[in-house]
Formats: sequence, structure tokens, C-alpha cells
Amino acid sequence: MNRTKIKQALTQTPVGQDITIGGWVRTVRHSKGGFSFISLNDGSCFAQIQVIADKDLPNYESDIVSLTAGCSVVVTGVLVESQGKGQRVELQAGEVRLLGAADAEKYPMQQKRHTFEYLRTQAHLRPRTNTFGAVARVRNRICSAIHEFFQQRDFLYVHTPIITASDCEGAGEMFNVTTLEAAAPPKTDDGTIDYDQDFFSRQTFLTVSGQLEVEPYCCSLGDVYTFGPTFRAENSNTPRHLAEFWMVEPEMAFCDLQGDADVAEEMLKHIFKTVLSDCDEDMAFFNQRIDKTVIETLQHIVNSDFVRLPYTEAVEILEKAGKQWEYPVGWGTDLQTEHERYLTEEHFKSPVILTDYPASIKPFYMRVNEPDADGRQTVAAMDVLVPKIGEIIGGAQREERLDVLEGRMDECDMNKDDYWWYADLRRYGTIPHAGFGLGLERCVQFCTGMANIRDVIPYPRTPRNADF
RNA sequence: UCCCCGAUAGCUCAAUUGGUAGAGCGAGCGGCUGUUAACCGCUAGGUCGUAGGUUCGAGCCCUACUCGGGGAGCCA
Repeated sequence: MNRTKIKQALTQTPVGQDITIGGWVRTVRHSKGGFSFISLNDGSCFAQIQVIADKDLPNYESDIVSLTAGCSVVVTGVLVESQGKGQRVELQAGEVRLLGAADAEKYPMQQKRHTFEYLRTQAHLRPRTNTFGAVARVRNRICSAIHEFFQQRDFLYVHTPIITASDCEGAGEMFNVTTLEAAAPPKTDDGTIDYDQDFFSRQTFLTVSGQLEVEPYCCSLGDVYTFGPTFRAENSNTPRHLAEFWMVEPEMAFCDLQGDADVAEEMLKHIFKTVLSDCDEDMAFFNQRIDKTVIETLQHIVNSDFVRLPYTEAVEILEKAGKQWEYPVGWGTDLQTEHERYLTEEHFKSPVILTDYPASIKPFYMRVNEPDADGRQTVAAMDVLVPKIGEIIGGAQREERLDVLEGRMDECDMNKDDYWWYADLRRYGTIPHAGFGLGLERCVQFCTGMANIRDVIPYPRTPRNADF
């Protein structure tokens, strides 16, 4: 079948040309004038194509009159200028072939608005809705824009493992990967599970980050990035957390924290610019139906500089804000959501890159700064905060000095032997390097205005939810 | 995991001080129409999340549980 996609038919195919399209019926309107309007969508674009089916088609009474939302059809016909308002062209059908009916009394996608909560229970059919079609297309474009961005800058795309033995990275609870019998795992003499008998002869997990494993490629081949699934077994129940999500993690060689922040800012701007220019139809929908400020917000960010602010100064701003904080602000404690939101949404009204956090609240691999005038210890960390979503990127310059790194591992009570290969990078030809992690779904949320992260990934995995 | 709110028709919700259920949309049928959030009329459809309890009587009050939403923590 030589199928023309609806996107092409609506924008490129010349009037008068014969084409064949395939799609799913969105709405049908029958006219007693002796024909029917069939709106078809095939996912290639937001818009539907209007098919005109005359009553003299052989299967008009048998098939077309009983078409309902969700039916799949293949239509062959000639593209003509539309006589009605609302579309430039329409398809005058020469043949309408019904491939699959969809019982209107049972089809879960009614011809009406549904709540996102309901649609989550129909995750296999929700991509047929306007919203989820648009989310899927924007998500796709964001991913390709990310690859574009790094490929244009000669970053190497590196695949880090999904299964890993790296533990204790401070990134949260991990999922175990095992082939041992859950009901009766083998035990050692002291009663603990004997992982020697497990598939990998040791305890393994689903990765919480590809960073540790991508650093060796950075320290051998230069600028690199990973882009893959990431898993956190935290019992997080929020509109911003998933147990399985996708993360982009670039790692730059011969790079410090400033360079790290530069790449983060440029990358986000590239993504937003691309979405605005290439997903205009989908973005217009989000702007109209989901969040009336998304386009304006993205445009504003593309055209302005991100605020860069050391943690210490952020704390001073928050202390002087004259606000009654639910959680007290003070040097040495991590910033709370309310503090981050104040900075990015109220005080600066722009994305903010916070840097140089206290060492005590950050993981071992972040580079230790010179103590400040008051002797306080910070590390070269950065968080990129955006309105509504909060932390969209977290990153740092890495500790490249072996003695300092090992000192930090001791402070964090880590088993240094487990990280011998990570330390080797500092032992042989060490270099300054830096990187960050971008939560893909948070980025999709920010671009589309979708309020819940479960609605920007096809099949959300959250506590108590792994259907489909 | 903690705090707050919710669960009634296929979907979204309503039901005054406890007196055994209604609407809109959707669906079916009919009418009208170059229609496009179509419009008009009629019809069908509900053991009120689960399990207990209070009461002459519970959708409504009490307890536990399950699931969902919002906020918080954890973070991307």
C-alpha cells in the first residue's frame, strides 16, 4: 500500500492528486444531503483530515453510515479544495475500506473530554487523543533535538549499562536485579542472602544514573553523553517523580563548573527553540488547552540569560525575603521546594542555576572548592531550577584529585574497593571534567505545560503502578 | 512515608438538617444540516470503592482497608 501520511496530505500534496491514507476515525458527521464527513487522524500531525464520503459509494449503507470514533479505515481518493470552513483541503473518497470496527458502546475513548486520571487507566488507547498524540510528538522532537545538540558539538553517544553493581551513590533507593528465588533465597552462614549464587555472583541493581560509567569514556574520548532509562525505587508520590524515567547525562572533558552550566543552558535553549519552531501545531494546542503561558515562557527563556547564583548568596536572598518559610533557611541545610520556587518563580522570574552547595549535603564525587572566607566547605555542584517543575537538571564538576576523592569517600563511609576503577581515572592521567543529568520527562513537562509527569511518558511506572 | 481531599450511570459531577438517587456529556433510535466542541426530540443505563458498625431508616454519621488527586520529603 502506497500510503500518504496525513501531515503530508494537508501540507504538501497538490490539489487534484490521488492518494491513499490510513487512520483512525475521530468524528463522523452524516449529512442528509447524501454524504458523510469523516475526520481521520493517523498520528503524523495534530490535525485531522476531513474525508467526504458520498452515498453512492458501494459500502455507504453497510459501513460508512455506522462508522464511529476509533474505527480504522483506509481511504483512497482525490485531494480537493474544501468547500467548508476549517480546512484548506479535504479528501473526496473514491473508496473507504473499513479495517476494524470499534463498538461505540464499549470503546473506552468517548467522543468527549476525559480526565487525565481516567486516561491513565487506558494507557493503551490514550495515544489516540489529541493531548497524548501531541505529547508523543513533542517528546520525540525533544529527544531528537538532544541528539542534534550533542552531535553538532562532537559529543560521543555512549551506552552505559542498565544493570549495575554500583551502589551508594546517594541517588536514592535501587531496584534489585536477581534470579534468586524470592521466597527462599540461598543464605550464607550468617543468615544474609548469598549473592555468590546469584546470576552475576554479586548483588546487582537497575541503574540510578549512568554517570559513574560514562566518566571513563569522558576521560578517554572527551565529550560524551548517555541517554537512557533510569530507575529509582523511592516511594515518591508526586507529579514530578517516576520510578522509571529517561535521563540525558553529558560529561565534558577539560571542563569546569562554569563550562558545565554553559552547556546546560545552551542545551535547554536549543531544545526549547526546536520545539517552538518544529512543533507549532502541537504547541498551539498546549498553549490553548493545557497552559496558556507555555509558549510565552519558552520564548522568554530562549531569549534571556539564566541567573547564576552561588548557594551562599541564595541563602542570603531567602533570609532577606521577609517570608514566613515553612522550613527555616540556613547555611548548611538543603533548599526546600518552597525556597527553590521562590527564587525561580518570584524573585528572579527566570531559570536559575544554583552553584556551590555545602559539601555536607552533596555526594562524594563532586569537586571540593576552596573553603570560603568563613571556612565553610562547598562543592562545585549546580542545580538548574525552572518555574513550576523545580529542579530540571542536577550536575557538578567532578573531583579529579585522587587524595581528595578518597577523603570524601571515607567521609561518606563508602567501601573504596568497590570504586577502584572510578579512582583509577584519577590515578592515571586525571583531568578536570564536569557533567549533569537532565530528566527527560521533566523537560517534556516544562515544554508542554502538562501538570503530571505520568502524562508525558507512555507507560508511567510509579509506586503500585506497573500496568500495561 | 507523612498531611489534606476524594471515590455515586460508560465519563464528569450533583443530591439541602440521615427519609431507599439526578443532571450534563457519551451511547441507541428518530429529525435536521457542507458539517467540523454540530443542533433538536425520545430511550436505555446505578447492589452509591470494599468490609464492618450506629440508626426504625445511611450515598450522607463512625472505624478499618483499597485506590485516586493535591501538598511535603526524596530527587531528575
